[in-house]
Amino acid sequence: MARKTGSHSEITGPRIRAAAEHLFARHGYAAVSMRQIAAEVGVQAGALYLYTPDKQSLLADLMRDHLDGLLAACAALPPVNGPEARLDQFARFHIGYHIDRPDAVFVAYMELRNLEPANFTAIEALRRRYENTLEAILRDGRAAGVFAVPDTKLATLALIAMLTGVTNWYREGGRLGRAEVEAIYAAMALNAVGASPLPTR
Amino acid sequence: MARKTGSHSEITGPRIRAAAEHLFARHGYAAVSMRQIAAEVGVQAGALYLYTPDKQSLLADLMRDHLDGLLAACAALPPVNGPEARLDQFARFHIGYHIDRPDAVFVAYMELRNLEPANFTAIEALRRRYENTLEAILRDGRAAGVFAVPDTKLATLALIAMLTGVTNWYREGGRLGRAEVEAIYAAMALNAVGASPLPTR
DNA sequence: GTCTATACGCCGATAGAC
DNA sequence: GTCTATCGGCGTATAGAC
Repeated sequence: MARKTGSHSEITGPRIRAAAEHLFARHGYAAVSMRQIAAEVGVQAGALYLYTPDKQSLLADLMRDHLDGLLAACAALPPVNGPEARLDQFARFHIGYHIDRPDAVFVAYMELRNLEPANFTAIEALRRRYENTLEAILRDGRAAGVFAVPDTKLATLALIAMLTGVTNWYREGGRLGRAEVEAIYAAMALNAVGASPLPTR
Repeated sequence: MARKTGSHSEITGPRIRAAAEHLFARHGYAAVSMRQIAAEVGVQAGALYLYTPDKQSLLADLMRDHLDGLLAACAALPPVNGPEARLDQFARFHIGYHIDRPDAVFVAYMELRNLEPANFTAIEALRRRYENTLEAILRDGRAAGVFAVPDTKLATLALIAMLTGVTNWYREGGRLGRAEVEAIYAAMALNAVGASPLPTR
């Protein structure tokens, strides 16, 4: 027990990242000062620079880690057969993953314009890779004749915008439960591309 | 001709608002300084305060004017018969209106968190009124048995998110024309709520 | 109506004590 | 590993000359 006041290296780093994510999501990157982040963690501003070279890296790392996690989780989905089942799975996954990480999602979608060019390019590439996994599903579905989409790129962006919008209103313990929300959005996504809805799971 | 350097009252005000809207959209409210806005207009920073009491009012006024215009334009749509036609009309209107004002839309959707509480409440009420016009269409359609939506509130938010997403990628002179984009989105919206698509106009 | 000058505070980041 | 103290700069907003 009773420990010296110093040496909290293993926990301070993550706490700084968590505080930054929370404050960036709530007030925006530009509106949050390093002093505010430090205060939230309970250290002085100078101590932050033991864990990040500067404020910009803090933002870029948060966004990169979020997108890396998203891509990894998406790649780890169990294989399913047929475009309809794949779109259903993707929609439910997207909703669930985003519902669980509202702050990270908010930062990753809203702070792109505050990234320096090099960081922007890198983050944008990750986002594009994620979109491409959805577009591949839509292309396969169209080729198989089960989706009716005039333009797969447009449909991809429309679906992602619709699904991501869940983070604007969903609150834990609200009127609609998580599984319900996933099911409704998945059904709307399938309908939107002209697929026959899947039987309820 | 040859006019004194002063007295540009009628044009400086709108130019300040236009510059602020553009810069806020591009870099975010918190990241833009009054000095930058003044520089864009070609006046000194102090002169801005002849046209706005402070920076916060500049933001709130931009957002309020945008939403007022949106509501007025929406209310002025010609009447059409039947939920499907009304949803089709709403979707095309929403896409078109948003495509024409990308900066205003961006600011109105992204800078809510930078509004002081009183301004936030007022702006949020306008946004809610707009959403309600869509929800009324969905409720009527469900009552008439032509839309299949488990929850009209959720469907409203999902559709608005999908439609508004167009501003993230649409560019004048791009691969897809404006009418094409409107038609595709409107068809996706109708599909999403389980309506039979309208015959192509 | 616009300018210049300025008040006053907070910003990100660093240096050096402990 | 954290703190205190500090640097130079830029932020919003105002005062007063023209």
